[in-house]
Amino acid sequence: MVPLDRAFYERPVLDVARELIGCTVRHGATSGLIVETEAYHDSEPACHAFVGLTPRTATLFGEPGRAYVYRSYGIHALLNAVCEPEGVGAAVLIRALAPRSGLELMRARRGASRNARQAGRPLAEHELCSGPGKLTQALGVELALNGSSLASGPVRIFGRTRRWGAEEILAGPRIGISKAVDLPWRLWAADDPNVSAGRLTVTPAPTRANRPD
DNA sequence: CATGGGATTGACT
DNA sequence: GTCAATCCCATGC
Repeated sequence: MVPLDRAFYERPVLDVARELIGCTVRHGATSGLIVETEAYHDSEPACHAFVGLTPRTATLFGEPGRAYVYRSYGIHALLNAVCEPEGVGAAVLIRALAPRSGLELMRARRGASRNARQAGRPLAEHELCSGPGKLTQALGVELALNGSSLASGPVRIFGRTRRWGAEEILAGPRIGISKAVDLPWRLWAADDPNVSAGRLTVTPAPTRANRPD
């Protein structure tokens, strides 16, 4: 497989977010298929780059195809792919993976933070990378990788290995933000068990009131 | 220099 | 459903 190059990322961030579904992220012996992404752009206030160029956002405004890694809630490292031309602050947040290789190493890394109550049970496959903080923990991605190349650095992203039909990818509002909450810039692979549930019911079942008896 | 707010997770009521 | 953990950095005095 060949890593995605700079030209892939130097495009509208929502296009990249959609086309990253089905691509492979690899770090060392661990890898997984991307099944959930979110797009962020400096034109909308949920994006870190909305405040302009600062030390924190320098990576976002820099070269497309690099990793933007930041600390979330003081605990988790979140992995993004920088997009659009230099000077535009935009990135795709990688929110979930379908584990592909190195699953035992993932279990060891993810299990290291679990308490005694759950220590006896091995994590199920769909619990390893089903969230943006979980997948960085499983892959061993830390803040030091901020700014590294996703084509030639320690963390690499490879293109799809099959065709993906439009009906296989669903869209909805992004998760965990308080601004620009209505933009449907979250994308995920339909029916994949590794997609993070989030706090929203994305496809609500019919209620008793509107279901015919 | 002090303060405040998260692109989350997991434990617990 | 509620809540704490914990750190980077933007903002304001």
